[in-house]
Amino acid sequence: MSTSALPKQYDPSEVEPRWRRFWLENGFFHADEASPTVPYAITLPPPNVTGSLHVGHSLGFTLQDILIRWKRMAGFNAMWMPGIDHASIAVHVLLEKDLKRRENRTRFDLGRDEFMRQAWAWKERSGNRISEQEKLMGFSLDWPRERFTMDERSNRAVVEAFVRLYEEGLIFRAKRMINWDPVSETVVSDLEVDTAEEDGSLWEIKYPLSEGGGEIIVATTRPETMLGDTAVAVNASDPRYLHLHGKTVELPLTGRRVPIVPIELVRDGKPWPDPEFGSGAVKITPAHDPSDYEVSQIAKLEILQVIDTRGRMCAPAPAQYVGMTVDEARKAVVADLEAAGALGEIKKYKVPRGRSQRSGAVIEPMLMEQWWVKAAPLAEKAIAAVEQGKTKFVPEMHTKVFMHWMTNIKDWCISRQLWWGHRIPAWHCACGEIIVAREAPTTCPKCAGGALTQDEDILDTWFSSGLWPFSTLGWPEKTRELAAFYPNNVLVTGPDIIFFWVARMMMLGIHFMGKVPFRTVYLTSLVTDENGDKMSKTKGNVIDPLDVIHGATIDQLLERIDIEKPPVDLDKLKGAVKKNFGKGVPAMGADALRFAMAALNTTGRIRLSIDRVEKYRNFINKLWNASRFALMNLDGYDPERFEAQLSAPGGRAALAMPERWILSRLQAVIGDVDAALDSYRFADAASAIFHFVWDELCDWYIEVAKPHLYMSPEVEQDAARNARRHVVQGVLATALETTMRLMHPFSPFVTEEIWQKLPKPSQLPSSLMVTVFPRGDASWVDAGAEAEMKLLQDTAVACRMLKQTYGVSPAQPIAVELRVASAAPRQIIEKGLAIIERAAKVEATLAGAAAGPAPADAAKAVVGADVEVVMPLGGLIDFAAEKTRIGKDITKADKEIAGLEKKLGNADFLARAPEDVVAEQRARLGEEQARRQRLVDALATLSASAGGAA
RNA sequence: GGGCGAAUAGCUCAGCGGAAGAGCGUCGCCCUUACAAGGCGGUGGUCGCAGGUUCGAACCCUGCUUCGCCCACCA
Repeated sequence: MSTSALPKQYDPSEVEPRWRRFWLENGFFHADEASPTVPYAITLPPPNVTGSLHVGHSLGFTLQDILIRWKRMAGFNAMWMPGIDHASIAVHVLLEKDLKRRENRTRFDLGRDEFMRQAWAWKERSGNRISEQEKLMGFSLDWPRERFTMDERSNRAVVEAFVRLYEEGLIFRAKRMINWDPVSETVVSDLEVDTAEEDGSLWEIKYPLSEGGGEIIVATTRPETMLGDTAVAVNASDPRYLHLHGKTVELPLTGRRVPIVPIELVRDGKPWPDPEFGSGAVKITPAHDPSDYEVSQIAKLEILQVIDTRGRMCAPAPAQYVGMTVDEARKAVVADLEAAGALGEIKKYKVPRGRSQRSGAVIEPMLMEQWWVKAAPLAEKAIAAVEQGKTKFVPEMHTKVFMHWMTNIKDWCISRQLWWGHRIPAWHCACGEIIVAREAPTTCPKCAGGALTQDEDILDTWFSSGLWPFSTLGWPEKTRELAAFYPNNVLVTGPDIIFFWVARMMMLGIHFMGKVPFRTVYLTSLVTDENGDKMSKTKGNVIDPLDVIHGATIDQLLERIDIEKPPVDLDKLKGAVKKNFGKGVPAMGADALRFAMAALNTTGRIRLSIDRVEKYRNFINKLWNASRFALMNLDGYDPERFEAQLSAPGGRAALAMPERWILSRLQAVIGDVDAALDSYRFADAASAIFHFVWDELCDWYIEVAKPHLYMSPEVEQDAARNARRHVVQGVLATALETTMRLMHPFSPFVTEEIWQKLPKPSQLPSSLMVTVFPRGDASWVDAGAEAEMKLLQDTAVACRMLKQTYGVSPAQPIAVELRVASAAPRQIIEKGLAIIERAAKVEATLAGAAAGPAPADAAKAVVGADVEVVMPLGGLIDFAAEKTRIGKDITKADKEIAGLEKKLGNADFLARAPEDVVAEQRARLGEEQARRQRLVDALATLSASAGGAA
């Protein structure tokens, strides 16, 4: 091996593909369900087949891979279940938009069979792309198990679940008010509707009384629905309308006569109809308004549907409006009302308007027969499970959100009038009978007729998703996979799908499996752009994980816009992209992106920017170079010999302080990482590694080790120095090797690459990913070594500071005198003199115990309570500046001392605070006073000669 | 209208009862043979406001202000 061939800069594009291939070829990602080891299972939230992976996926998936790789290394039978979701409505929207744009046709022009053919073709292309991206990120998914929500086995599970729920009375058909998407022409569930306030108007319409003698005024935000009015409601206690109860009005434009009905409801603690609002009279359109429908049920009103499934007016609306869109009809109705003198005041008004999350279409409330899941009994068990702690949410605050929704759950409308999805296993007979069955029936059990047609509708995508944690493991068969991997240990997903998905898995999992689907639900942060705005292709602020990995020039980013042609102003979008990514995206590699994801995943949201990922790219490079340095200096190192040396009696104690120090720090970081991962504090784990590697291993240990590692003819002939060199080599190699194992779950590629190159005992596995995760060993913790090292570091820093302050070039050695009062620290400094000299580039002498006063023309700094750094400067010294600097330090010490004295002078504090706290404060006061005294002395020597000089 | 969360250095965020921290930025000095994707040093904060609890509060409690997010069929 030629270590000098290692490049100065880490090149992920060269390294990553090699290890990706190696891991896959060796089947390291695959878990055997028959393994006797303890299982640890996670099911990947299956990405929608519509897209490619976005940065939100990279976050959630990275965290899962960290857990899986960690547990795998810790000896668990770790299984990570991959899969893809068919995403029925999303696919419809995508394909139908494309069809419209390219051929100006609808799915109905194409026909069900042809549409399905195209959808499957799309699935093949897109599904593969997603898997490729997952592999690119290094995700250790159990590929042979990969599933699709519409594959053979999933279909079977869906049919089985549907039939059982139907037989148990938990699935039923009912005519209820639903949300209709007139663009996609399907019902959508409440969750798929986004309500937002939009600008609109409040129109007053005058309805003349049939008997003459006046009119009643109603207010509405949707005048066109008056064509379907079947009543006017007034509050039963409203004295203004008592005389009109049971009377009728002539409904303008329609020639119909509708009753005035008294009614009295309470909504949100307010009477309804509210006499205070408008005229206090409400027009009632039962077929197109949920609230009006409720009234119609109470008052037994006629229901007239005047809007059809394409969002156009239909009979029994008067012929002149039939065929108009809702918007057209609104204009026409308003104009006609005005012409008829039936229009009152018009006010600007904020109207809450529901839109389909997927298609963006304005939702029409409609009365239709659909398939429903009776949710309450299922929710009850899920609530109990969470209350009993069988599943817990992390962060914990999400529990409330989940529980609130669950306790107020409404029945779940599961039928969709789409094609791409699971066809409902129900058959309709001409006699009206409905047969729900696992296999297509041939005759009707009621009338014996054979004219059966399968229900045209498909199921809500989330129905199959709700079965996913067990359908992927072979359910309804009783498989070994289910026995081993159900329940999963954790579900990691975004908080945006708690209701859509987590809730449904909980309900269906408990119902069918008798056990919760996962022990823990970990909800990730939300990834936004650096301004906190949601990333969106039409805003030009999207960071594509592939670009982060491979890099992309600004031209490539702009070119992509031309190819994709989003439905917005292209020039504006390009401007935004140029503004956001003017310099393009440098290639960071998957490891940097992964590490960034873990490190930035604090609560709330991640404001992601290229710069932030860059910081971790730099970190990966730092790690690479530290390893490169080690490899350049590990010649002659024998891992077996080192291990024997360490395990020999007294072997550890024989280590020098810096070696004991770094191994102690290594122990600390192992403990921190393990504890952090255990409680899903990914950012803490990443930060512990980051600081250990950079601030301790690289900045200090490697620097301290250098003189012992460099080979020279003298070292070669000096047995003691040779032995020392070998020990330092061993400690450095061990620290690095352990760090690779510790960091592997976060950044698998670079750690594998380095680990493979490091010299290590020969009987280890062929890949880092199947070695053992570092285990904490408290016996390595060495508080003494840590304290010693700290003193040396602080002293070196003080020397650097003085040099810097006086403009001494960092490279120029300068003499300093270290004055140490007490014996213990004096010994430490004495032993560590060479370390200080090297770290600060000074020539240090330790002043004798009986040294006289420090020279006046010297800069001085006090380290802690014990060490004074004196740097003679001769004519260079700036007395005034020096006095100011030391004066500032004294002020600081004074403040500190005053605070401590006040505290310690407080009888209550002495009486009530714990003893160790009091002792600690006392010790601090002592130190601070000693320190102050040294500062004052230093200032005094300056003052002695400063008078004339300044 | 309800619920949840957040407010700490110029920016992004940790810390959540006993000495105010990190990264980025900024200002300096260094191409020191692992790394300029680097090294070194400095600057920078009455921890949103007002009360309370406590020997002690950035941290716990109450109220307020300002921002987020989620839920909700009011004409």
